[in-house]
Amino acid sequence: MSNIAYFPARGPGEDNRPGKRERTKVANRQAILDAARAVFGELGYEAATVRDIIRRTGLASGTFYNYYKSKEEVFDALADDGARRFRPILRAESDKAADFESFLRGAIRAYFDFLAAEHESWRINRPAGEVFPHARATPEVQAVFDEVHAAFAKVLEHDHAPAVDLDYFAAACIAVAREVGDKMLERRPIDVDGAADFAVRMILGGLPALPRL
Amino acid sequence: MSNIAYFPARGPGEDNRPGKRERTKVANRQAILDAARAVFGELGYEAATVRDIIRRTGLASGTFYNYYKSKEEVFDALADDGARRFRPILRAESDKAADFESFLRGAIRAYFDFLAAEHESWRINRPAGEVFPHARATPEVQAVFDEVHAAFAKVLEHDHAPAVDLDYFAAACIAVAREVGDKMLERRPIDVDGAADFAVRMILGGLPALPRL
DNA sequence: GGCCCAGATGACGCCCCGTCATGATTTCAG
DNA sequence: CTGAAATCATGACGGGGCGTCATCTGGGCC
Repeated sequence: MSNIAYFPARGPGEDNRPGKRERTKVANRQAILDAARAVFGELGYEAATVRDIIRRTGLASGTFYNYYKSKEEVFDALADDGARRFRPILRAESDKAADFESFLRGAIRAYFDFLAAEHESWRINRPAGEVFPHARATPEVQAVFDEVHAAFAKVLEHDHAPAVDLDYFAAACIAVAREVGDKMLERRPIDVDGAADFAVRMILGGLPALPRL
Repeated sequence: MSNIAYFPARGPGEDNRPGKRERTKVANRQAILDAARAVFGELGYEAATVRDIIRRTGLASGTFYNYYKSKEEVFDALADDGARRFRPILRAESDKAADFESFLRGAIRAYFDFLAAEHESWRINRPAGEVFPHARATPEVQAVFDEVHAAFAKVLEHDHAPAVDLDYFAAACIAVAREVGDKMLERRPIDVDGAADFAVRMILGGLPALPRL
């Protein structure tokens, strides 16, 4: 642990560095998360076991349960992590957007960029369906959905757009983005612009507005 | 087995009735399927075990494996069953539809009716997400998707509609139908007409075409 | 240095899984 | 009708993952 050298303990003056206990706790939690990401990517969610994950960290099996209650909970933690990273991006788009169209375009573009980057970083070598059979609404993920919902309400009202069934509309938009996003990841080369354009046109104008081949 | 009385074995003349072996085999397979539907509805897919299912049939645990390899396989069989029942309905809509709009309206309406009926018959008492965490593309389900794809291609061409990215478009339509359908099931009373109208307008004209509140 | 406690450890009991040797019942040949 | 063969239901069993818990280790603190 060479970092000890850089942080001489108990030196005169301030030492805000958390104690070793706290540091290993953070490190362990992160190690489990990293291992889980790798294991889910390699084996798929269903096939992965808690012991596959913990084995990869070198920790003992019991230690896993000091941090997470189950495989589901680690998965949710990973999903929450993604949502937590995406939320500010979405928020920024919402703030800078002048009208609904530019908000939608920005948000979808941001989401697809995010998707492509995640897809890259997980180094998935199995069908996405096996790695993400869930798409469960964890708190953070739900928060993202809520944010989309709220942003829709705000921007549409600002546009003086006629009132529509927001619940259905937001659900439909998210569904389109999700599905087109998935299909986008299956094509080579990955065409974020094309996919985003398609999704935006689909939502704003339906079939007649779609790009022609 | 009173039915024996109605079908005297080896009587003179024809007896096309399959032997007893065959009959119990069919009955067992069906019993397992029925039990599985009930158990999935009550416990949710994840919590359900093979033994929960087989216990409900009164058969021995080993017998289960004479018919299905795993819980997943029974679930897929149930999904296939649904798809197999829905396919002809979809086909009929496709055949009778004159243009894309009427095909779409008919298909979505049929799907939502089907959804509502299934929802009823499964007597689900837990969140749909726990009962259907999968939505796996079993062969029959995939066939339905393919049929939608093909019908879109056929009807759009017949309409002399400009060529669009059919893969994205079909995926987006299915996504909208699925999501709006799900949300429809969560509302009381269940409004099939309203949901179908929303989905159709969404697909045909996007946001501007949506019904106003 | 010595005490205390957070937390790491891995053995343990539990339960579910899938298999398989066994036995019961049906089918069929003579 | 009878006995052999085929079929398949049965439930006991070994295997393995799960979650717990008594125990031990070492960091925090005086």
